[in-house]
Amino acid sequence: MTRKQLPQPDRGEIRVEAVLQALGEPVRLQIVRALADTPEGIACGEIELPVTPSTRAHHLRTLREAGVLTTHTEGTRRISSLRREDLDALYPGLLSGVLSAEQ
Amino acid sequence: MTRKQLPQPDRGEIRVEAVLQALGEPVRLQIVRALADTPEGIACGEIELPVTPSTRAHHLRTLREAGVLTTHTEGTRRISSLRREDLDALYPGLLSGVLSAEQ
DNA sequence: CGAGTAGTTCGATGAAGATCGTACTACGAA
DNA sequence: TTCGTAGTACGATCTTCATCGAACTACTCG
Repeated sequence: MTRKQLPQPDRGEIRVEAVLQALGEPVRLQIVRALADTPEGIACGEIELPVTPSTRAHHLRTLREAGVLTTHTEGTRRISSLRREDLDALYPGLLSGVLSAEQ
Repeated sequence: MTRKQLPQPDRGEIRVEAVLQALGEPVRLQIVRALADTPEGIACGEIELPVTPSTRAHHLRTLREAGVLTTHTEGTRRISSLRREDLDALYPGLLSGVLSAEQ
């Protein structure tokens, strides 16, 4: 069982435009909501989404490159979780404000 | 001197995806930052932007339709201001979080 | 090793949207 | 009512990006 962290921006490299653009897409917002409910992280495939696996991978990459989530491998699975600490430090209130919206 | 409010969504009609998508565009974020500095509102043309007037009008319309700002006419000018109260009520912390990002 | 599973990458496609120039509207001032 | 100004609407163009299927990688288990 190998464990590896996928490449992601450092906290200082996160740009607010990228974060907002990442969050502004319905499928990606759905992913973020799912991750917010499971702080321990979740395997990508376990989130129910109305898109194919390849599109799902695309959205997860977008979120990771924007700095919204972090992903590490656990065997063949990839576990993702919100970078809540980083986001709260950079943009206090943003994430909680977004999540407070009734979907 | 005539005064008229331009059409905009009610507070209940504002969708968080639209708000995030509107804020995720660099020029529009620049507009929002400028408006945040002048709570009394500002004429569109007075914001310095790297785009032509027609593109500026497009972005202002996008922000207004997303519910981010409100615009009323004063003679030939159009004064825009942030819908801070509505946004804070719907998504507490979102706006302040976004604005806290050092540009 | 071979088979199976989780997930990605690549290339193509179609839709959305940022941008611009031009023509237009609305208002105020002379 | 004519002129100038602020700003919009429209149509075209070009870019970005969400989506998919197919081929590929990486890992586990027998």
